[in-house]
Amino acid sequence: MIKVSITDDHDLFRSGIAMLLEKSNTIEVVHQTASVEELLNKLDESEVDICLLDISMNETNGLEALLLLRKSHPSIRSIVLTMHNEGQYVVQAIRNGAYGYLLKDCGPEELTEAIEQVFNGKKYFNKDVSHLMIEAVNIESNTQKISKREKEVLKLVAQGLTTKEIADQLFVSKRTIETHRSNILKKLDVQNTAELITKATQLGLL
Amino acid sequence: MIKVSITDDHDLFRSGIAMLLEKSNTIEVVHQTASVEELLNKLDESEVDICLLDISMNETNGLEALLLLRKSHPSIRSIVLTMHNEGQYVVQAIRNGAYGYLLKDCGPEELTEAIEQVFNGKKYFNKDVSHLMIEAVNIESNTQKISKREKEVLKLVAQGLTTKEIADQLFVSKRTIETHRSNILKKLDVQNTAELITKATQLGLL
DNA sequence: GGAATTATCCGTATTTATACTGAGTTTAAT
DNA sequence: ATTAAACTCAGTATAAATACGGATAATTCC
Repeated sequence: MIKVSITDDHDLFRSGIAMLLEKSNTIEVVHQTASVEELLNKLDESEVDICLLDISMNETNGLEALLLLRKSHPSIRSIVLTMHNEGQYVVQAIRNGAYGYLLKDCGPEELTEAIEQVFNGKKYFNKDVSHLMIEAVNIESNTQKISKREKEVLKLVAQGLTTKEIADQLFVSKRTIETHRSNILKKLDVQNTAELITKATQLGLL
Repeated sequence: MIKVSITDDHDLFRSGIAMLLEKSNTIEVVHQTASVEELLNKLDESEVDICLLDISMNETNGLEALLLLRKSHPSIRSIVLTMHNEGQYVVQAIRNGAYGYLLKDCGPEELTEAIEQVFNGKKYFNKDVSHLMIEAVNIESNTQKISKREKEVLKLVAQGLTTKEIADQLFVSKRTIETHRSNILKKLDVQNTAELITKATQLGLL
């Protein structure tokens, strides 16, 4: 029996998946939790082979959970199970040590297939997910250019603060912020603030 | 037996819910479909009391489906079952004739409860959903203020066009666009372009 | 240790955006 | 037919953003 845990803040989804998996005679749902914190507690009580993780959750999200799990329970293999079909998430999931990435619109068969594959030491990423990764490369080449400081400035700009207000808040001169803004515009290849905010939103920088 | 149909493009979720509901001895899942089009076809074959509808789907979304169902099958009562916890959707769902609105993070008990309530002629909206509606009123009072022309200008602003470029494109004077911009800023109660784009994005105006 | 990047700072000039006020014309609604 | 709203245009003035160009510590990377 493959011991599986499910972590997803959508109770209905979690319960449904559990019901589905319990039909299988090779898979056993050891426990299901609504948050990563809860998961980490339960892991000490009972053994688990594979964790199914959602990405969007209230406190710790699934991508962060991957890192935590890898440190605290290296033998556990995690599969990300999410509705996010954006390449950035896939890439980050792989970096953080995911053994699989599944979209919620896949079928029950694919889920059990993935669990078995991962249990047998393979990794599982289907075609759709692979396509997503290609897009992600382009996006990353843009977003990674933006430094921490620039991101900080960017967020304040998005909030409607003027250059001077940002300068005061960050305890630097107005000139510095102007340079930052200028550099951000160049890096994202946009002409002005309006386009900047639009693009930054699309790239998930805000 | 209450005859229920499930429409959601997430196969896993759909299958899971079906499993959950089939445990009940008062509810019968007549069929499950991945799209509204598919649902409408199947409705001619077999009778249904209650439709569970997701909102975000590829072609026709759940909110549009409410209207279609009300016309073609007035006796069917629909419950929206979604992860969207934004008030706008709740309001629109009610307008379009939904008998209930449930978030996917509710428990299995609440789902069966809602189905039974709606079957007995009541409407079902839980506390969380009610709260969402209050926000929605504010948002609507903001977004509805924006005229067609202003929305047009707003979109061009978001694309990074300057006032002059927008003026040229719309064949009006620079002054006119300046007035539009000024009015939009006032209506959305923001101070500058950056904040404008941020807020407009949040309000779904772009 | 050296190279590259980043964060910080500054001046000058030009372009854009915004504030304030006012007003004529079209369009829609009652 | 009157009102209200939306769309159009304008003058004046200030504030802000952007384009140039140049410079010095600190940090990170190789």
